[in-house]
Amino acid sequence: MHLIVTEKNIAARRIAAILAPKNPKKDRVSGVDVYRYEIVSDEEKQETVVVGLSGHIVGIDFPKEYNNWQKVEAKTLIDADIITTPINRKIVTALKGLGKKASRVTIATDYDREGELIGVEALNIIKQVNPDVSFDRVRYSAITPKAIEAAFSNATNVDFNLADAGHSRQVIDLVWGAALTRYISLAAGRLGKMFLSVGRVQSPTLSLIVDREKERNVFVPTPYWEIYAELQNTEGKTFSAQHSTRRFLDKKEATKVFKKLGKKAELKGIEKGKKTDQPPTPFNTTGFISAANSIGLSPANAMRIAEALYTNGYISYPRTDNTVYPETLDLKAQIEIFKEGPFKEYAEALLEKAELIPTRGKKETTDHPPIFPASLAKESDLKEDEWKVYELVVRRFFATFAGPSEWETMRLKLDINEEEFRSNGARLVEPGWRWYYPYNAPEDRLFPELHEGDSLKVIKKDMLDKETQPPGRYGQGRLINIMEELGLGTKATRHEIISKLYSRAYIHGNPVQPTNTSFAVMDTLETYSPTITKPDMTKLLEENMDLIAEGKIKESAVLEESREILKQVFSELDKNREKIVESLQAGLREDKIIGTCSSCGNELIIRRSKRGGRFIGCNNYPNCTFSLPLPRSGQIIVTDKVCEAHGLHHIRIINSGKRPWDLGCPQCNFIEWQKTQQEEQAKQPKKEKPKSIQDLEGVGKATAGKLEDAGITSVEALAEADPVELAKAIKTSVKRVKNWQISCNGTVTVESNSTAEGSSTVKGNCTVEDA
DNA sequence: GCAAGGTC
Repeated sequence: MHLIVTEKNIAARRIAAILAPKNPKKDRVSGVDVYRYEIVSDEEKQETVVVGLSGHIVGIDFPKEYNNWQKVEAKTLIDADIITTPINRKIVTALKGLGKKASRVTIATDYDREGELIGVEALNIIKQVNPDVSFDRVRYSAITPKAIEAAFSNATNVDFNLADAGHSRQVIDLVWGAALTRYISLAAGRLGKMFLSVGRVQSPTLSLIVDREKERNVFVPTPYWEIYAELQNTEGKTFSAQHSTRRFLDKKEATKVFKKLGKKAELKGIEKGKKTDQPPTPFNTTGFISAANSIGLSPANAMRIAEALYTNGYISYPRTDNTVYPETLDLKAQIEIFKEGPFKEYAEALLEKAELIPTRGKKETTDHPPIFPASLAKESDLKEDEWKVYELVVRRFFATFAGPSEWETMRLKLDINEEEFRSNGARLVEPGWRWYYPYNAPEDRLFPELHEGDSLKVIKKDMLDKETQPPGRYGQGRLINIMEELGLGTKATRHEIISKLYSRAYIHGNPVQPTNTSFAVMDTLETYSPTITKPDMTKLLEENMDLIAEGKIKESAVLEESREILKQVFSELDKNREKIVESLQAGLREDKIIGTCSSCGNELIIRRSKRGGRFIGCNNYPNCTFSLPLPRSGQIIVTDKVCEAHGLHHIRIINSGKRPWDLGCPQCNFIEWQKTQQEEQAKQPKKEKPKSIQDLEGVGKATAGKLEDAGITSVEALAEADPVELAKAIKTSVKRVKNWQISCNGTVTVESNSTAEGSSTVKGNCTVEDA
């Protein structure tokens, strides 16, 4: 039997469909889909089975004796054994079953480094049960009949060096990541769910965010002034112009100019020009994510939707670096799909062109084609966000075949009392690709009918106070673009890395803002392990991987060198342990400060009660018992926004998988909660006040007798009695007595200790364990 | 409970 192994199920299905003479038979082996067909030649029957993996089906880890973070010193991980364990048992079992019967195995995983490693992983499993099986490798850049047939008639050898290169990455990432993660978490005293992670990709990414925030913090704004004039032509049409000194740095000078301005302006010159915008390049993952981000979808969300569209056959594979359509892709046929349906007019316009020449991006790779629409969908077939993404992909695909868009530009030079003013306008004359792809289009800035020498009325003049702005925080889309430029992460992982930083409470908000914890962690790493905080580590790793792939150096040599460097890092860390602990914990403390206690003036911080609940308490406890409640679950982020009324930092709650909840000022939130509670109470129908004790619910003759014995004969007396004493006297529970008392007051009191969104009220006398 | 990389 001939066994063909692909990287994913969909590739297995499509390759089987291409290679099989008749429809392949779908079968299941150990719960895994496989595709069978027979090829008959010279009276010989060759059975073929195509099976798809699910990416890596095995992973590496340390043996379990290293599992205890407290008992195993972090640095011992550097030289620890590394074991390979299955991460997808079903597929491993299926592969062994099929492997036993195979006489030939063809590795048909993706045509890239990870693909080679994934193929070798599968091969190693098969060799366990069938050591002498013969094997080969096919490489293809698109799953089309032409490309697949060509690949299978030119089968070559498995590139073990390339797989080793991939394996070296796995080992280095695990060893550095795990050892430093544990070290930092232990030093900060953050174990369990709240651990602090470190990694080759996430740490340099976090460093970008922290550095940007530092730039913002040291930024000193410079004031400047701008002067505008609103002008009107003889027909009464208006437009605005700016003084040609765009920024006045001196207020006196600006004021002088401003005062000089009269009521009349003269149009000194009109300069007409042309500007063209080239059509955009095909979508790779990064390009797609940033376009989706600019129409309001987060990277993680955009990828989730793209994957759903892909599995349903609406778009091509969304994880690709490629920005050049492969020759094997029949582009015209892909456009013809849209001759029907909502994009009809666009498809027809493209098909009328004499030639279809798509744009090309800078990156051309062999893994997958750029993202393109694979089949026709109607708006009603998809959810709202899915349609948004689908439409984006369709329109981008069309735009790559369209012509440039052309603008007519106009620059005006004006004179107001010998002060020069300017105004620029532009008009779209040829939409070109922008007709197909109308996202983020600049608007026309049009002038009324004007001629050189025209005299215009100055109907308004403005002098604006402005100041220079610090560099902006990164949005998620921008961050992914920078990561790609720096070579950090891959198309499939960049958005996950950012999600990881959110879930570790290193960052919050959008645009992205780091927490104080991030500053502390990055400071420590930059001082003692700068390697892991810089993109250079990835660059060096890539270089070494290339050397391994080319057979110029052995994987073991690269690993040994890497471990030596990490050992030096740890010797520095060990020498400075005390300082590190101190600075990390100081940073963590800052993330807990909410503001000043209104009752005593000390610091309000996030505290933990003995039962594990969280609340905001005063540093001066037990002398001061001021407290505010916090929600029971979710990560608490103290933002830099401060409440004007109470001077407390706003709080944001992050629950994984949910939208962050902006709780705002904890005191305002608490006041608001109390108000809604009172309103709720007011809404409750007033129960009639019971007249006699026996009117109370659950009070029969016997109980009434007991109460009488205890000296309680009226409703009023019951309401005022001490519940504890009374409960003791009549041998019942305090709760029962309290409930009677509530009824006696005629209202139904809501006895709740949670707000609508799950926060808990905390009384002032909590036992404080950690601060 | 650690990383980053596949895939769903």
